[in-house]
Amino acid sequence: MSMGRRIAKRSIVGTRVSAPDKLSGIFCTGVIQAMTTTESGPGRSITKYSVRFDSGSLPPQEYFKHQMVGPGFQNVTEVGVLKPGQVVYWTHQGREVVGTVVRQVSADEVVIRSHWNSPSSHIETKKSLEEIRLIESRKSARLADSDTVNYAKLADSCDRKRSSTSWIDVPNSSNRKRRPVNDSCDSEMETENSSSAQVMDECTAAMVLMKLSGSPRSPKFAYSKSWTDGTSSPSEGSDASSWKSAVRFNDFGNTPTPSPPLRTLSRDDCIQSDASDESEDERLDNGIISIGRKKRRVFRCTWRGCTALTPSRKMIEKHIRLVHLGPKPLGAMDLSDHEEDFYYTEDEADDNAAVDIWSSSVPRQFHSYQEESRYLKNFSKNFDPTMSHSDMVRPPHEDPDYKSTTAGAYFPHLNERPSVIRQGSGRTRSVSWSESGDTATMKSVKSGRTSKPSTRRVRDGKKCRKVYGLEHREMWCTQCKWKKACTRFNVQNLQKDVVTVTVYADDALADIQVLSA
DNA sequence: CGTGCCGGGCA
DNA sequence: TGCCCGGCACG
Ligand SMILES: [Zn+2]
Repeated sequence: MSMGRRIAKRSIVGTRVSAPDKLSGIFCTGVIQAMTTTESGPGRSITKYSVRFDSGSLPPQEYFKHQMVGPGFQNVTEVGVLKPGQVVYWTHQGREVVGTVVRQVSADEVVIRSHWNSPSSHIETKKSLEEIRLIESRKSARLADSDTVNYAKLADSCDRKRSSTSWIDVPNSSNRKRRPVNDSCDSEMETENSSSAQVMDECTAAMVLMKLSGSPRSPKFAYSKSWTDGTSSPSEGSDASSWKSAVRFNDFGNTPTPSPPLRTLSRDDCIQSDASDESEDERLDNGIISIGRKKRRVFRCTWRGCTALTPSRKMIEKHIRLVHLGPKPLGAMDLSDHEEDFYYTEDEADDNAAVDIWSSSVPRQFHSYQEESRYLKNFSKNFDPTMSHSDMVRPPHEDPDYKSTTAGAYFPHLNERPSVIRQGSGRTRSVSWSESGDTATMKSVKSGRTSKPSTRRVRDGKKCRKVYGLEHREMWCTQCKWKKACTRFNVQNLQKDVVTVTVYADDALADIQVLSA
């Protein structure tokens, strides 16, 4: 928890790569644990890399660099062939998604089925190899965080230290570094690497399936043509068995894109009782999705920057509750403030129009710290612009960031990562900083036969730089200042640190005014 | 072209 | 370890 997300400067040894299992041909992730070079003639030598797979069931094997996929090695396109069952990653809505290859349809396209988090959700999409990664990106691992941590594995994969030779071969060419850069030794306990653990299982599982059957074709997923344009999405609604997953899942579900849970609303078109919502939720929870062409109601979250769009009222409320507002006190369980009602609107749209609808009504909300500052300034001249609640609340995320900052006045008491600060009702208005959904980024992948040409999107995930602006560099988190991965506005924080503060309340004024820049 | 941030490099 | 920055992938 005490942070320390290290930025290791490593050599080739320790690099995360994905190499094909000799038998199945399925790429599995692992770490380069050694490399050996042997003379192969006059002045020529060949280097082989020993890869230790994440999956314990696979013995380490040696590969040439052109056989592996990873930073400095091949990229997926170069490999060109992905076997069915191959676990792949790609970015959707700014987040990394995991899936498996169903089949390859052309030289550079494969049909993949996203896993999201429930194996039962079968959403198939066609993706070009260019968008696919075989290694979870470190960045995404953080973004797509999951809770369980496999310490054993972490420990296991963290030992680099052995390097047979001294010459560090700066790998291959064309391959950009950025991509799947993954640091197996991110040791930093805590959530960091969990997903890879889970992935390892999927990987081996996939191989087992391959070996046994031959083709992992699941006959029971609803294949939707309207979704083959690459915009896949998770199935919404989660039945929060645990809070964590609920939040996370929900977050995933936030999509400005015609979110997947689009099914035929036979009766919902006319009925709008909670009862129908009920069943909707259930169907969706089961991952059963069918797509239709009709008019349908959608509920859009109007929370600042959030792009969530759900097919049912219940879901949107759940979303708002979980993602933005935070849990309500147990006592007030059912009969509550219905505060959620303030943060969503109801619309009607047909499947394809979903996007447009969404984009056409992005709530009048602030998209940056500065923006809001400005707004508040006008709103009430009495407020010191930089003292808007936003200023106050947002920064204190993260860790010891604010210690030395000139802005020491920023709610120092909030420095210990305010989780969820709920406050009573009264005539106050809540504002919070959950960035959750707005990392939305939609990309109309080629082959867009279904997608509408012009679709506006909501800027990608804002980080300190964007949020505070260059002029307020002092407020950035240290990592941002150093041009490193932002630690303040990463999903973990965003999800967990939903800070809520009261503003506009008379009594709050006092508090706010005390602090001046 | 702005952003986010990896990899390097330098105290 | 901080701290800075070139440079690049993406949007
Ligand atoms: Zn930051």
